[in-house]
Amino acid sequence: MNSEFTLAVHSLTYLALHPGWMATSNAIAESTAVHPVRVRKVLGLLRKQGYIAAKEGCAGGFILQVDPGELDLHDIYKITSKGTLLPKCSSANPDCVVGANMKTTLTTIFGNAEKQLETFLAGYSIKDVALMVRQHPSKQITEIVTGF
Amino acid sequence: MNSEFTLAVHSLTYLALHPGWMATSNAIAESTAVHPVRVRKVLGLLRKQGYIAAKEGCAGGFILQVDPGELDLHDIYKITSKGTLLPKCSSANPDCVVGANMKTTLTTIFGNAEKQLETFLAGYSIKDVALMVRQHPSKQITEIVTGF
DNA sequence: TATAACTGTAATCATATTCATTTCAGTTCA
DNA sequence: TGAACTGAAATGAATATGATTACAGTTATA
Repeated sequence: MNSEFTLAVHSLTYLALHPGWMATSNAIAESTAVHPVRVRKVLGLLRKQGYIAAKEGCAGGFILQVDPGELDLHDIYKITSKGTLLPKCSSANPDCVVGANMKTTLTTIFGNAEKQLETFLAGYSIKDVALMVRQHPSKQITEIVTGF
Repeated sequence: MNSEFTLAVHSLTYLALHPGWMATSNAIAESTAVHPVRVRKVLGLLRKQGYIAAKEGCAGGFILQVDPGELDLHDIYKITSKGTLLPKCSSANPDCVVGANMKTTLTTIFGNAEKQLETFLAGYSIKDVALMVRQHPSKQITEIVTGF
């Protein structure tokens, strides 16, 4: 899965685990270890979908706008990774049966594969991810205030 | 899906539709519109698995070694694309719960997604792909000798 | 109302990945 | 013996990805 997806999911999970706060792109950049500008770019996509709100200026930042239990990985996938599974075979030989029809054939097959993947991803909410992250034994920082 | 996979499937389909022939890397390169050296490189992987045989020297080339109905897209996926679905989030902040555990969490989720994808791909044999390619209306070159 | 702390966005640069291309050694057939 | 192949390494070009810089616009607050 591409890194825009993982960055988006990471950011949303971070926001879900800091309910009521305004998290700055710098704070999220520290957690994700990517550049703040990139955080703002990806979060801009989530804002356009209404999943988060952004506030400019002093004391600004990002905050979740939806119930983490109602936002699933398919929602994120649609924004950051749609079509990832589709085959990359641009221009084979049109004068050969195989060359002429391979792209359509594989696109059909992987179109269905992607539908199945999307259904699978719809089974995980950001809340689920947040719970999985917290359940993991490697770090249990209990000071974090969580809403669930 | 990455282009090694599509190149491998394209090549195998080509071989399946030319049973009994020795197809050269040049012939396959013409159908796929990629460089012959790359064809040989990818077909080398398939040869190592025993799916095809390669013959060096004059009148050499590649030929299918297995029943196209018994070779499925999961077999190819394993060789060319294993792990494609796994998330790319290398080194987040280990001092943050989210950063410390996101990779493991997403790897767990997408590990299952990949298993599901592999099951899906196992449902399509090279024979199926060859039939789909021939059924497609855009090119029906009937001179091609086929074994099924 | 001035300033500090933010987001939004464009532009540029560095790095990584992907592929084509060249080259050549080894193999096989005629 | 030479032409037609594969195998494999090495190089270079093109593309994709991500960091960085820069700056305009926004907002709280002292």
